[in-house]
Amino acid sequence: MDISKILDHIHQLPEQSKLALQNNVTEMAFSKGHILLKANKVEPNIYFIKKGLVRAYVERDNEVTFWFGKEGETIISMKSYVEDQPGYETIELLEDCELYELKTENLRKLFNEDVHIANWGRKFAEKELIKTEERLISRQFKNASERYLELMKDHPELLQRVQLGHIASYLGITQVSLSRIRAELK
Amino acid sequence: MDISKILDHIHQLPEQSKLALQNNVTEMAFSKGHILLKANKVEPNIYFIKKGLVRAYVERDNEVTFWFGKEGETIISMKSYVEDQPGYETIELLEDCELYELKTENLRKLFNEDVHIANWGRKFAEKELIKTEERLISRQFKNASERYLELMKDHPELLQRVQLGHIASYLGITQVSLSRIRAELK
DNA sequence: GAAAAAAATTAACAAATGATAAAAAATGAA
DNA sequence: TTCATTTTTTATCATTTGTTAATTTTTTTC
Repeated sequence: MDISKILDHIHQLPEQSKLALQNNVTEMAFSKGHILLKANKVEPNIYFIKKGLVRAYVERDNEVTFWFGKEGETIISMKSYVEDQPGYETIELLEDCELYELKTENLRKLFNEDVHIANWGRKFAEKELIKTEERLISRQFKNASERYLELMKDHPELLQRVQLGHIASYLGITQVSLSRIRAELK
Repeated sequence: MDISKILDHIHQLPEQSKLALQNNVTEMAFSKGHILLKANKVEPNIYFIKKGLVRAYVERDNEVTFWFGKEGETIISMKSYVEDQPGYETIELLEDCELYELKTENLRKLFNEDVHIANWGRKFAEKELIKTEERLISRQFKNASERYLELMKDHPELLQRVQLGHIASYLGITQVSLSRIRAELK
């Protein structure tokens, strides 16, 4: 998905504002396995995914995956982006990726100069917020197998592209539990 | 907490922009038990809490509380605010409250006219997003008693002001489980 | 302050999920 | 293809959390 479409998909922008954003974007490619973003560092960029798949995980005793990002989605360490604080997530590429890089610093300048871009940034945060809120509520209401079925329904392609260990931790269960759930559904 | 302080606390605003917001705000009072906002309706307003305490819950077989709001916080049906869609939450007053009401429609006008207000709205969503993300991650990492201890540490006053049934459902466990956890901690 | 109602705790058992280990299946490299 | 490695499944047992019901404590109302 190319940058113009990605930007518009977040929130429709006037041509001039969109160009201002596009002019600050650099295209780059990384291969599967690359660690794009390290936990406990302030990350000075955000990325839009042109092609590929990534995951965000937090490291404790084990790795806990809490987000998958694919074509059209935005890779962002919220703590860095919002508070200039080190984030808790590491971003790993699960497939070869083509990305668009945008310096947070430049984006902030644009936020202050252009009301359309400010509202675009607002819409971005609001939409992410709704997604996160829905996941939290799904967590509160649904047991593990219901959450698995929900994921199968909403993002079936993830099950093809991601290994089950990552899916399990995304769902908040162990891989063994996920295997059991899958066996029961057969 | 008065409206000027609430607005600045979300994100510092130039005096003129702050006044523009304040001019659109109406103060009102409701008593404990009042249902401010009904699930499955598009809610045309947002509210800032001057004084009091509320909870947001979703109704299934049982009521599941997923948010508490107190002085200085914002009551908002994200689905209504962002997408003009009916929200899933009902808001109930747990104490007598004094609120500031702001019509979403007027706020949207201000977002398009004033870049400071647009960025204020952006910051609001971003901060809410970080809070929600942190709760989701806490859910993924911590078991019930760890989440209870975390709540005791971060919001001890809630345990004084809210009955344990609501706390339990906020933590994603039954009231009986919460009692058991509290007994074990003694 | 007594009675009634609501909230919180306790107990006993059921169900779901976790932990560990071993086996089977799938994937990748030579 | 074959061998080695990684991933997934299966099995067993432990732990956590849920469910139901009874009891105790606290709060509210008269």
